[in-house]
Amino acid sequence: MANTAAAPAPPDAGVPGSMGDVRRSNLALVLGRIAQAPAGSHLTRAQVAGATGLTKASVSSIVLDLLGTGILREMGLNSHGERGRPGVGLELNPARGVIGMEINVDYIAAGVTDLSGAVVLQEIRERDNRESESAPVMAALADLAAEVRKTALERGVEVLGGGLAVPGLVDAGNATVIAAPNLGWLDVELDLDRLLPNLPLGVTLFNEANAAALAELARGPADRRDFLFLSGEVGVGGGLVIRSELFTGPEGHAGEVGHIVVDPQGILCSCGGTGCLETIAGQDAIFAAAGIDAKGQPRSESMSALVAALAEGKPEALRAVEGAGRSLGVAVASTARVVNIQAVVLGGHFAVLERWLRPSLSESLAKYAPGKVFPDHITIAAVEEGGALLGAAGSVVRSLVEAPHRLQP
Amino acid sequence: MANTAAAPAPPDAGVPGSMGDVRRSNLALVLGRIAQAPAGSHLTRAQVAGATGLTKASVSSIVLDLLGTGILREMGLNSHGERGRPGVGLELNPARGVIGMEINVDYIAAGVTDLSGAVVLQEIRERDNRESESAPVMAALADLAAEVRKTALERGVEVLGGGLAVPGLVDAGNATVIAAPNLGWLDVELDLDRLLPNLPLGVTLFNEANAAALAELARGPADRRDFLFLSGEVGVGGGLVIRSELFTGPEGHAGEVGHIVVDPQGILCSCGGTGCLETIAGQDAIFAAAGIDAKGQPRSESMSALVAALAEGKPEALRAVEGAGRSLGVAVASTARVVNIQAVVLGGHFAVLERWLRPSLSESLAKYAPGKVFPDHITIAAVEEGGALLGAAGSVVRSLVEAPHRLQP
DNA sequence: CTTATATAGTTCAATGAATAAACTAAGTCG
DNA sequence: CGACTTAGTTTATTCATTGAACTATATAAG
Repeated sequence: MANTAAAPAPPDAGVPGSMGDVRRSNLALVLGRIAQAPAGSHLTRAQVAGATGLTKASVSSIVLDLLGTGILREMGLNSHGERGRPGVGLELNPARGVIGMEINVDYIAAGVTDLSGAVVLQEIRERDNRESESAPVMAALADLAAEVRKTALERGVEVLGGGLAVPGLVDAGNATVIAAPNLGWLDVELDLDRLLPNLPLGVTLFNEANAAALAELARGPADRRDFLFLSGEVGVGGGLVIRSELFTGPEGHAGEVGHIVVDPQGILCSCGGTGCLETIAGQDAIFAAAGIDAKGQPRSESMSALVAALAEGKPEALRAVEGAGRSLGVAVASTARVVNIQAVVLGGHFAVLERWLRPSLSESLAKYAPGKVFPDHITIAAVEEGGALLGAAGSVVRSLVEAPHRLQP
Repeated sequence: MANTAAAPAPPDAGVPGSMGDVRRSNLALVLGRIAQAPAGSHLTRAQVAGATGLTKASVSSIVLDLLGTGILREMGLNSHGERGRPGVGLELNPARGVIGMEINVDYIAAGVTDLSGAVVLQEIRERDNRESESAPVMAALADLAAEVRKTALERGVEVLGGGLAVPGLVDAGNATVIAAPNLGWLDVELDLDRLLPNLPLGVTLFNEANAAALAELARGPADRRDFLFLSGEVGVGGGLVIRSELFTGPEGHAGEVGHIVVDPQGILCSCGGTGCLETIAGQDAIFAAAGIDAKGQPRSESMSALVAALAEGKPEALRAVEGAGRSLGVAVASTARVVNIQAVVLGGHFAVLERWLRPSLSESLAKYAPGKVFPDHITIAAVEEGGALLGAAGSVVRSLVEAPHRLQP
């Protein structure tokens, strides 16, 4: 906070507002209104003016700018059948898109959506990233991403920006993976410009559970604006969405729902804590409690074995999943007391096990947070495969819509 | 909170920005800079221009407006001893202030601070508000507030707005106490205009723990910007401050730390839940566990009895407080996983019992959230008496500084 | 077919706010 | 006393919004 006035003008906090801010804010207002129109219905300038409160003159001027950047497109005439001159329909330019990417334990993936969220193409490549160095993984992903980007361009979609989801704690501002235990990455700074060069919007880094929560926000029911996404992987991740915004605490470390204390008398967790949710509801914990040998074999096989055991009604397996559900309930109850979520969305293995998880989870919620999170507000994720990828891509689109001035004409 | 509806154009979301917004934002920028200058050092227009990045001309114009509303005052010349024309010092007008009020179980209170936070006067009136109707309590408070306001005016301080803290869940937007169990209030809408008429800024309603947390933010160490304030009263309240902002969840219900699950095998709570923090660390719970008969007698006496028992080393009392500390640790650990707080501030009876609470609380934090909340970041509240009152007042000042355009010249 | 009317979109002068540069005011230094 | 320095004001310019007038293009009526 040193303020030795020597530089031209070093404001130590806060930036003066100028008329450019008004323009930026109204650009976003207009674009946001057009973007949130139901697909197929193309708003006209006059309708946008009516909906936003701006004058027609302002909207015209703003739309001109947006057309100039290529983010919007005109759609011929909108003859509404009534009297008067027909308006010109406006829509997000389907020839522009973003790329979503994901690095996970046993695969890398990349896909392109256009600005309206429609998937242009998507490709998953199996790859064992367990305990792998980051460099070769990033090189392989760069290959895949370049290929996907090229194919998208051939199909007429130019990629403006990208999002990358990784299963770990990230510092998006510094493009750094702070810790991704299952990849064995610790404090790895990624060169996102080299991963995918010459993108007007660059590449943004996301936590996998957070990205999946964002996908749920974008592709799930429209009225669900406050929820906790529970991502069941080797660990238990959480994505907290509050008022349609991803919530990350002071330093972005939030959503560590996997390490909420659900059993003070519990066992030691890998995080150093005791009785964390993850020690009961994480994949390894469930496999162990269910008596399934998960060592050496792919997780998908262990999961199949678990589901089979549950279907057969094996008591050991039933008890393991029941316990996981109960602990999930405790964690959700405590979370609800701090941030007042109203719904829970199950992803990852929780989605797979939902049938067996639900009874004890519902019961537990009713017991520990009565009247807070209602059992019928427990749902499974709308996006199964590639949720993190789509969420990351969608979030990049959304941040563009909220700040369209970042795109130069 | 007057909401003059029936505007010509009803924009369904988002409001167009205009040049007035720029002015408002820069008014706040300039005023904020002047307000956060250390007391006694009066910034000049030129210094403000340098610090904010605005031009001298803009600052001059903005300061003129602020002087017009009476929120700022000029302070003669600032002959800095160096060359050049001396600047004119600017400061928050000490002849303007706000009134803070508090309703609690056994008292009502009101006090006035000037805009810099200095206490002009403060008065506490004992009154048993247990299970009392809201009307007589509000009438008594109106009396007290009017008297305090008058005395303040006689001392040269005009009151611009007020804040009222109550021990319960509030909906500030609708001036409604949703539930204050210890007062026996349920869904009570308060007539804040009648409580204190003709205030330019009106009166704002606060939850008591939240207000106390705000007082801690304003009057505690300057570098403490993220913390959880734990208010030990009959119930356990929480105030969550994140990045120097009070954090309340989607519907303002946040900070219900008293009902985090700390013992899944625990007993039933008054909230309907099970194993809530309050069932172990609330005053009644501690008294009961310590073997102190709290029925009928004032709480302050029971508290004295408890402290005496602790000082004597009575095992029952020691065990009760130790258990409360352990449970506090569990709750703080879980909260830290969701919102990543870095410090804990103890208020109410937790502050009184700190000596006996600290060992088990520290131990518990180290066990359940290692590396997250460090034991030496546990402190007791800086403001003992009237914390909620001062916090509410300070918050009103702060919201004025952040939106000075609300004050007309 | 022509005219009336309604709606969409553009053009243009006016307004408010910030900026940059010139200017006035009021001190210290040599 | 004059040179220099810093504070604050005045003035012309720029930019984005607004409101009103205007142009463009459709349907409806005569």
